[in-house]
Amino acid sequence: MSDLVTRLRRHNWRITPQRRVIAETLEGSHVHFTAEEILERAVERMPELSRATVYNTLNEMVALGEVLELTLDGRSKRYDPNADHEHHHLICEGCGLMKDVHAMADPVDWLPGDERHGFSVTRASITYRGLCPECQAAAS
Amino acid sequence: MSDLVTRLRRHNWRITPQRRVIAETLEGSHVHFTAEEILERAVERMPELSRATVYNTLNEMVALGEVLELTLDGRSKRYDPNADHEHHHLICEGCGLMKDVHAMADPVDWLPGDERHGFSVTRASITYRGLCPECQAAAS
DNA sequence: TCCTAGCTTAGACTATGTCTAAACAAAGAA
DNA sequence: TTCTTTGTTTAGACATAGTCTAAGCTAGGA
Repeated sequence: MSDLVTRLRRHNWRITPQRRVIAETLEGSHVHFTAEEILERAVERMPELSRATVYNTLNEMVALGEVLELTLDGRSKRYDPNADHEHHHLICEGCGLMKDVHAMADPVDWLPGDERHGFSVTRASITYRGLCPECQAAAS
Repeated sequence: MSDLVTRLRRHNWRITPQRRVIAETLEGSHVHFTAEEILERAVERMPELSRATVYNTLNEMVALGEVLELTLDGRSKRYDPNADHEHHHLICEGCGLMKDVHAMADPVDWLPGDERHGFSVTRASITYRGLCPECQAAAS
C-alpha cells in the first residue's frame, strides 16, 4: 500500500490508474528520479502512459504539497516523495550521487534579522557538496 | 576597472574583447543574470558577439572558480561573480527576487559525522525561501 | 441512458544549452 | 615578412527538458 497515494486521496484527488502508477514508481525507490526516469519506469507497467501525463501529474503532486521538486544539478528536476520530512541533500561532485541527510538544527534560525531584507522567511534547504567514497578512491 | 577581469587574468587566461565585455556585464549588476540576459546586455556593447561565446565563457569562468553557477529555479542557470565570498541566497516565492545573504556559521559544521555517508564534505549552500515585502503586501 | 467535468493522449512547440566545422587571431619560428 | 601552431569566435545545427493544444476518453451524477 502506497503512503503517497493515501496522502493524495486526502486532497479529494482522483486516483486514476495512471496517477497510481506514477505515485508508486516515485515512492518505490530510494533515489530521487527525474521526470524522464519516472516515465521510463512507469511505462514498463503501463505502456500506453504518455509523457504529458507524467509531467502533469508530477506538477500537480508538487502543487498539492505532497512531493518536493529538487533542482540541484541545473539539468533536470528531481522529485522527492518525502514532502513532510525535513531533510537536506548531499551531492557527490564526481558522479552526481545524491543522499538525503539531516542537520542538527533549522537553518532558518541562523539567518540574522538584518539579513532578511524584510522577507518573511518560511523555509530553508541546505545542499552539501563533496566526494563520495568511490570518487575519493578514484581521485587518489 | 573590473575586479573579475583582474582575477581572471591571474589564471593566465587570455582576456579577449568578448571575454572582457561578458565579465564586465556580469559584474556590473547587483542581480544574478541568466546566460540569455548576459547575452542580451553584452550584445548592446558588442553587436557581433555570439551566443556560443557567452555560454563558453561563462562555463570557463565557472571552471576557473571565479564565478558561481546557481540553479535555483529549475529553469535557467544564473551566474554570480562573487565566487570567493561565502554567502547564501534568499528567494521570493512570489516574484523570484533573489538576494545574497550571510548566515551566522558554516552549515558544514552542522552535519553530524554519521550523516555524511563517508563523503568528504567540502561546502554547503543554503537556499532560504519566503515572501519579499512587496509580495507579502500583495498577498494580504 | 446521457451529460459534464476532468483526465489522458500524441505530437507540436518553446526554452535552454551544447556541439561542430570553419573562419579568425595572436605569437613564435624561419 | 610569411608560415605554423594554438587558441578563440562564429553561425547554425543539434540535444534535452519541459509545456501546450486539440481531440478523444472515462467515471460518476442526473
